[in-house]
Amino acid sequence: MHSYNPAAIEKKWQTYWLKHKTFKTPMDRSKPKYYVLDMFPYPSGSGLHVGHPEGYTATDIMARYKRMKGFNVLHPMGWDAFGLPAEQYAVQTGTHPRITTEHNIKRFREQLQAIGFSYDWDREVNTTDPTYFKWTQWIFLKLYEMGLAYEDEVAVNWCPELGTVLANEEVIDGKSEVGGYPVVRRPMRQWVLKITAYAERLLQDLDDLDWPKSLKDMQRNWIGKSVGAEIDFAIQGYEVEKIRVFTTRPDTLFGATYMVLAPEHHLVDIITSEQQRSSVQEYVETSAAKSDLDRQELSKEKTGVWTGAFAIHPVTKKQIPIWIADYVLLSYGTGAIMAVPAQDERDWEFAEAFDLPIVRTVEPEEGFTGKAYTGDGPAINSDFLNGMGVAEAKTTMIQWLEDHGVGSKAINYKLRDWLFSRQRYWGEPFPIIHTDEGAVPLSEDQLPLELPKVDNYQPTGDGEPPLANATEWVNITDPATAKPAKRETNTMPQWAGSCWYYLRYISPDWEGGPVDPDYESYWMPVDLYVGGAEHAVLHLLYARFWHKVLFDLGVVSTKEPFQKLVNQGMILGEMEYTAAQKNEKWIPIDEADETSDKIRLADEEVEKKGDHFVIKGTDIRIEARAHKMSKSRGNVINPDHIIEEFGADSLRLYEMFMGPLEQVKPWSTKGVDGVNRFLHRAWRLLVNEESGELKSTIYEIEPNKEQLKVLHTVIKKVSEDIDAMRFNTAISALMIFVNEANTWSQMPKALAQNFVQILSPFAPHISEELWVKLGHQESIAYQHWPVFDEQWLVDNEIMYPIQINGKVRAELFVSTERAMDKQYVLEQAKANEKIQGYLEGNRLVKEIFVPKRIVNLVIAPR
RNA sequence: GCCAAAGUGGCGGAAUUGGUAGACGCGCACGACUCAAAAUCGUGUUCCUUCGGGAGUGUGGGUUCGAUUCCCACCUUUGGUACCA
Repeated sequence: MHSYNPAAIEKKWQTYWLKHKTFKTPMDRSKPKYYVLDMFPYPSGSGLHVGHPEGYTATDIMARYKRMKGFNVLHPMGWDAFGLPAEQYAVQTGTHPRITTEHNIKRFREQLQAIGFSYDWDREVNTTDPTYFKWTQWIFLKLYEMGLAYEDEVAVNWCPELGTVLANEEVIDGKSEVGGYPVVRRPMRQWVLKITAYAERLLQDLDDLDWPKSLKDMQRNWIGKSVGAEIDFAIQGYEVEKIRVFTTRPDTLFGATYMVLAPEHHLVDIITSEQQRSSVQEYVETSAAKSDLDRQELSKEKTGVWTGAFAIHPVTKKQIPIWIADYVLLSYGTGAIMAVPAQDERDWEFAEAFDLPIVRTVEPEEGFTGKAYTGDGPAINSDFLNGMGVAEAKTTMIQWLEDHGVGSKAINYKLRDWLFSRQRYWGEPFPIIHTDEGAVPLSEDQLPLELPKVDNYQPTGDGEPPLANATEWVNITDPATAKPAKRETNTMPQWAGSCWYYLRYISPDWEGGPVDPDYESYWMPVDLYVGGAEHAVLHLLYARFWHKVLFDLGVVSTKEPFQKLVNQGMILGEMEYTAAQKNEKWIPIDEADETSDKIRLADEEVEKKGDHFVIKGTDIRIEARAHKMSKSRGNVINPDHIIEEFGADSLRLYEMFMGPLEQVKPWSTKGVDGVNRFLHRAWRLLVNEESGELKSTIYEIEPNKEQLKVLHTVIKKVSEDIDAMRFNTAISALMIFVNEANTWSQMPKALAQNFVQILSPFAPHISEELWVKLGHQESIAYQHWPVFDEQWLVDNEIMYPIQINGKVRAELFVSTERAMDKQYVLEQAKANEKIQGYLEGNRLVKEIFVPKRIVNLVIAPR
């Protein structure tokens, strides 16, 4: 028997591709280019999960398709290999992270090759390779030279459990994103990158990118631009000091009834009166001790203390009290606000709590019953602004402030500078030494600066990084001054290496810089970048920032790195039915709590009643949903097992057939079975299972009209669907073709070849094998993509659905020549026997004729 | 709370410049082949029905000859974000 046997053919073709370097990226630049990129993985110890191959299959189909369409394709893969898990493993076992990492990379590479991805493996990059991170360090030096990297003593997110500092983005609800450990604020000396200097460009340049709207919105929100004014308030009894506030509502200045400083604001100490000093101090201390989590939990009630000081209103010259409160953040704006309770909900709450005056300066809409009014309306109680709408009042007030030298238009961003150091071992060392004179960068020729060997990978308890233990490495002599100096012991965060890896693929061996400018100008930008939505703000914002810096340096030629971006949706585990029991009795799932037992039911134990699933034969509601795959839930699907049972082509096909790429969707191993059956049918369509040869019904004959129509329909559909990345419907079209072709008694060989060609991006192994059986010696990878011909799609008859009052009641077949003849078609429609029945006894009110689409007859009772 | 996306058979999903709702696949049922099973092939499969039809794309309205598609309100789910002045 020679039935379809993926185990036999897949290994064979994977070996063939590697041996012949089938997918080596062409070095000629005569053809149009297509750079298709995957987000490279962190090679974890648990290996690939089924989520990885989803995006990777999509890009592989694009890569294979574009090659056949005559493009030079750059389709590389690499490893984002610095990171915490390998280091934690090192802490536990003493195994050097490099060994763990290499081992994991080997496993990942084998797994990816077993799925038949067409990567150019000669371009593999590894962020932990000194020849790679030499250039990560080089870029850091450039950032330093440009004044975009600086050291600062900042209150950071310190995670005692992980022994490291985290970026704001790595803290979720006051806990670490990795592990969910508590995070506290703590001042520390840190490297910071001035991403805020690029805020405006990072915001503006989003407009021209072909990215999902939701993702652009996320980045816009993250950057958080707001336009308003900065206003200076004089302080009663002080000549020099002023309180500068930022506000988006300068039009409400007349409603400012008090001021609030952040507890950490530098003026607090200066202006606090003697009577208030002890209570202010107490408040400052308690809020400093609070972690972010505490602040959020206590956020419902506003707290604060009066400083005893007064500010002078810049227009009215009235005295208004100055408070401190932790609802004002030092890190945003100027760390001080003018409080306008009537037009700001937070200020209203605070004013209510402490009995401070409230003055409305915007007339609320009629019927407004709320407290603070943030909508538009005419200004009131506002002197020269009275009667103006919000927008006009804003510009008028800004003009007044500028004229009087007490304020000006201002823009603020939520985006903060990027905390760039980590107290870890397994990361890029900073090319920096600390001397008496301060931080001094290494010169380029001293790169790469490699990690020293250490005996202990654990951070010291007080937050000194593990590298501090490597005293021989740390203590050096400054070559410039011959004085003793110390190396920087922090390392860079994992994001560093992934900020520019897409450039290294272009010229992985180039020694003159991060990327060979000659090839950079050919390959950039990335034409298609596919990865998970979890990187929407972190990686993608950081990489864009670095790219813009490199653009300013002339290292790259495009202002944005990734022209088109697609997020693949997560793959969930299999659908699960869960019922609840309390004291051994079934209860509806929505009444279940911690004390009830959750019991998983099999498919045949449940049924759907109305909108809900219930236990079969009862009305007891259960939960029906798919969950995120996780080890603890035990619903993780291992791609190795799927390949073993069904083959890589089936895995690829199923991952694409499940649904739209961007969507979250549940896994179903039964579904893999379905696409596997399709591949068996496709095989049997062409191969005689007795002999293993091409079927005798396939030979060089002229295709008939019907066959050409079926063929060109599928070519058109598959081509258009790949272009639009609608892989699920493309596969459906291939299935329809096979179902059709199976009814033919004989098949023209040319037609069989075209089918195998358009199947090949999806299921490359079986396609290579069938290609050989069709008599070819070369790989199918560079065959020309078939061109569809519109002429074969034209029917000689057109079917018109005939509707009566919008409901289809009959079908009418009209020859193509007469199909546009409105009068004729309507006549035929009305003559239809079935339609006659409807017309009888009724009045024909209206006749709708849409060419080549539909006929609708509107009738009414006589 | 705010921003965004999405709600279609038992399940995954298809169809949107408004024109036959449910393609394709899973599951299920029946039939063929088989001693039998698996595999394979074939037929059917939105629901209700008095077999004439009727209802139907989260809910309620609206626009239209015609709405899954457009508009308004609401509900639910998912993702993001949260004292950002």
